[in-house]
Formats: sequence, C-alpha cells, structure tokens
Amino acid sequence: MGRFARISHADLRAAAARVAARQGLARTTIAAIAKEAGVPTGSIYHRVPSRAALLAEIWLEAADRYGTAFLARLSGASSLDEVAQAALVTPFLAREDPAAGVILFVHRRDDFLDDAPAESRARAARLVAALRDGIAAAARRLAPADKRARERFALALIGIPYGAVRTFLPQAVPPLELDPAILAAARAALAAR
Amino acid sequence: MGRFARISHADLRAAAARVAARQGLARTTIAAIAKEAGVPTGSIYHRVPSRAALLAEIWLEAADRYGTAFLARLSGASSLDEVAQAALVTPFLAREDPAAGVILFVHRRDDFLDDAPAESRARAARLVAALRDGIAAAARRLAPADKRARERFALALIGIPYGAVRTFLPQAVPPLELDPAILAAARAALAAR
DNA sequence: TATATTCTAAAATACAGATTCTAATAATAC
DNA sequence: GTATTATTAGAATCTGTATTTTAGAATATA
Repeated sequence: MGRFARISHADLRAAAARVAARQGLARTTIAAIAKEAGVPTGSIYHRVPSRAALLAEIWLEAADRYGTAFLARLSGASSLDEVAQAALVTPFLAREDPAAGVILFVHRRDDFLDDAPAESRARAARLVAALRDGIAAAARRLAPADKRARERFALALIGIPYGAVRTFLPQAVPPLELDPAILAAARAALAAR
Repeated sequence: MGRFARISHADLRAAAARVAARQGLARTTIAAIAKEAGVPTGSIYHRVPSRAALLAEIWLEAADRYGTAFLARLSGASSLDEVAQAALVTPFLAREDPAAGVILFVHRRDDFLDDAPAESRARAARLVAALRDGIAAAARRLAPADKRARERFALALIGIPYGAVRTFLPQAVPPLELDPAILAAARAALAAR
C-alpha cells in the first residue's frame, strides 16, 4: 500500500497547535509547522488541503474538547450552585491542555476560521450554537420567567472564566488558587438582578 | 511651506483603527487603510515609518485613553465598593469608543506590538506596568495583609469586565443591563477568600 | 521480481502585500 | 513671477510565504 507516513494527521495538528499556541497565528507559517513536525513543507499538503484548513482543524479540535466537557457539566446541573461549577471547565482545560487553552482563550476564533473552507466554518458554527443552546436551556430550566437570565448565564459561565484565565495563559497556567474567586464571581453574576 | 496635507496623522490613525476594529489585524493592510482614509498607499509613508509602527500607535492611543480613565477611578477609591466601580470603565469605553474597545478587548496586544519599533514597545510596557502598579497599590491600600489580593483585584477589575465585554464587541456594543452583573461579579471576586 | 501506490524531499512558482521611487502638483517665501 | 518645499499619486520593486511540481524512495500486493 505504499510507503509509511512519518507523521500522522493527528501529529500534524498537534505540531500546528503547539506553534500557534507558542508564537501566535501570524507566525504559524507552513515552514514553522513543518519544522515543528520535523517534515519538509511539501509533505504537509499530503495531509491537508491548505494552511487555512489546518488552522480551522486545530481550533475545532480544541473547541470540541472544551464544548463536550462544558456541556456535560452544565446539563447535569440542577441548582445555580451546580451551574456555577461549569465556569471551572475553562481553567481546568487551560491546565490540562495549555496549547488548547491558548488556542481557545488567547486567540480569536475568527483568526482561525476566516479563510477556512465552508465546511469547517459550518462545523464551528454548529459547535458555538450548541454551547449557546446549552446555556439557554440551563437558563430556562433554573431561572424561568427571568428575561435576561441567558445573558447572565453566559457572563458567568463563559465571559468571567475566559477573562480570568486569559491574563495568565500565554506564559503561565492559571493558578489553582484562582478557582474560588472565579466561582464566587460566577455565582454572583448568576444571582445578580 | 508646501502643499496642504489631505489628512492629518490623527486622521490616519483613526482610519487604521476603524479598519482594524472592523476587519481584524490580518486584513488591516496598507491598501485597506489607504482606502479607508481616502489617500493613495504611498502617502501613508509620509506619516508613518511602517505598518507595524502605525498599528502600535493605534493600540497605544486606545490603551492610553483606557488606562487614564481606569487609574483615575481606581486611585480615588477608598472602599472595596468604590474599587469595584473601576470594573465599569471597560464597558464604558467600549460604548463610548467602540473602535478603541475592539482594539483593546477583542484583539491581542501582542498582535499590535510584536513587530513594532522598540520605542513603541517600551511605551506599551510602561503603560501596562502603570496599570499593574495602580492595581497593586489599591490592593495594598484596601486589603493589606492579604497575600493574594493583587491577583483578585486584577481578576475583578480587568479579567471579569474584559471577558464580559468581549462577547458582544465586534458586532454589537455591550448592553447597559450588563453593568450590574459585572459589578456584582467584581465585588464577589474582590471579597472572595 | 514487477508494479502500483503512497510518501519524502526540496526546488520552482505564484502571489499578496509592504515599501520605495519617480513625477506631478500646490502652497509659501522672496 | 520664480524658486523651494511638502505633499499627492500611483507605478515599480522587494519580500515573505503559501502552494505546486518534479524526482526519488519505500512498501505492499500480485
């Protein structure tokens, strides 16, 4: 069946993710990715149709991991206190997989997707919509009759931990001691009038 | 003394800021800026030594405005409740000057500064340090003997409003109804143990 | 062993966008 | 008016980087 590949598709994505996390998107050139992966530039195009498609893939991979964990936490929550716990998925991911954390919480989604093939953009849109829907469902479930609950839930579960984690991320990992403050802030935002 | 200039240096910065806010840094090309400002590309280099220097300038202009307002609020604060008010400088700026808001709260500082001349980078570093120092001073003043106060103050006054505002910014402006939730979250973060 | 296939390897090409250059133009000073 | 100078205007370069191409190497199957 032909010669063995030196690196797998997953290896390539991981290499690209490392470069993007370390150096930013503008410096994530095909040459830099190739160097990180230890293959010549040409080989990359046997795995991936274009740089834009590869960037989209690494964003999708990170976002999928995050979305799955986040929604799992949220869908089981039956009180505001349990809902607030979902805010900790963000610092948790940032610690467990810093490269994914940087991709999701330091860089801009659109910088990964603007030039991506339509199918990748559609997948990303579905992913974002699923998050939105999960939050909206939780808001309806736990704060019915509250018109602005959806907005407050989004602030508590996305905005606050996002802003908290971002201060640390490119250089360091968010310290564990941060979590109680995130939790307190998320609870307050959930309860705010 | 020679022919009148069609646009001033400030006009040029404003045009670049609008393009950057609307389209992102990667699309903020010299051609796009020139078109926005209504001048040919060559004219830009009579105002500014390079694209990188211009990008740095628009970041510095926005950051300076923000830093001044933020530190003014913070330095006068004599209670935790008054400190928390400084968190609202972020949504306020985002509403008053959305282009500056997008530059500061949507894009990454480093994307404006990475290739900038050393002097611009130094100015940016001083600006960031001044913010940091102001927050540290407030933490010392209002929560002495608390070892992690500085971190919590930063979360409350920068991280939380940053994350809150960012959800809305590129397309819309953060709604006024958001402010009470930001304030509540900031107070909670300040008080967290 | 022959052949098709899948990859490596690196050079060649294409292209976008920053920067520089050359003329032309409009204002001021004398 | 004439010389001088700041500026416009846009074409001409230059550069960096994505992509394509060509040749060669390794492996599976028949």
